[in-house]
Amino acid sequence: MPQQLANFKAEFFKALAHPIRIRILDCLRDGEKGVNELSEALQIEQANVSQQLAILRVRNIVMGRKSGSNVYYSVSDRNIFKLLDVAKNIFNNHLVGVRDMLQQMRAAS
Amino acid sequence: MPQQLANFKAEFFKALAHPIRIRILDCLRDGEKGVNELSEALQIEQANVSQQLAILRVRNIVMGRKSGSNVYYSVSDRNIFKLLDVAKNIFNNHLVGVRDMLQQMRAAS
DNA sequence: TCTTGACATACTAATATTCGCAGATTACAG
DNA sequence: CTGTAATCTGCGAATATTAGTATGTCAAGA
Repeated sequence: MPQQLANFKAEFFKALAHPIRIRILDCLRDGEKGVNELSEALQIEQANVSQQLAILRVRNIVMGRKSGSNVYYSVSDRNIFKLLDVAKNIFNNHLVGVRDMLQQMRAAS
Repeated sequence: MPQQLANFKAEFFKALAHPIRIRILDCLRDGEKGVNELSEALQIEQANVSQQLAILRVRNIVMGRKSGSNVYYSVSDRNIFKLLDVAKNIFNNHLVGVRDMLQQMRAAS
């Protein structure tokens, strides 16, 4: 693989590499949502949601549809969900730091 | 989705969010390889390769098999490749900052 | 034991990310 | 036009990541 393609793949994954952005995408599985709606559903400051949306927007992972004073966001390719599902499978195969996960869950309780 | 799962998914994607790590994984598509082999194939300093491998190892994305003084690495779940392929599909759909990509390619030439 | 080759780790400067806050922008109602 | 609600952007301090240099470890052969 050309090095340049690897760079852009990495950029793409980097766009997904943040809890809030993952949660936003999951929130968009059942259709488009407005910024306030997301902000409230995720209990995250609106400015923060907006910023994370901007990052997803730059990578063309989500797209915004303007309607009046609201902007409704949706994922631009349903393959994104497929990607998240494959990732979930990998998780279910106990591949991603199960020990750490349990540790952190214990620590949080 | 629980917030905690989102955290771990994000950690997982973060592990993939680096050009060298992507290239390492691609290099491992056709079976296990030693560290020097990777270092030479990718033209990257051994210490750097080793460090990136360590990150992939912590996330259980790759695993090392020790044989004498050599360590042979391989991906621990072929779903990883599936994931990379889905990502490539998304690219082919022109979804990931095509403009930026062209810009950077122009800048590099 | 001494050496060499294969990896791993520690430390560090440069760089990038994160996220809250404040202010700017935009669209619609009145 | 003015007010207001929805959203976006710029700034900055705290934090994290990157990638080099140097060093450490470990296994096998002379």
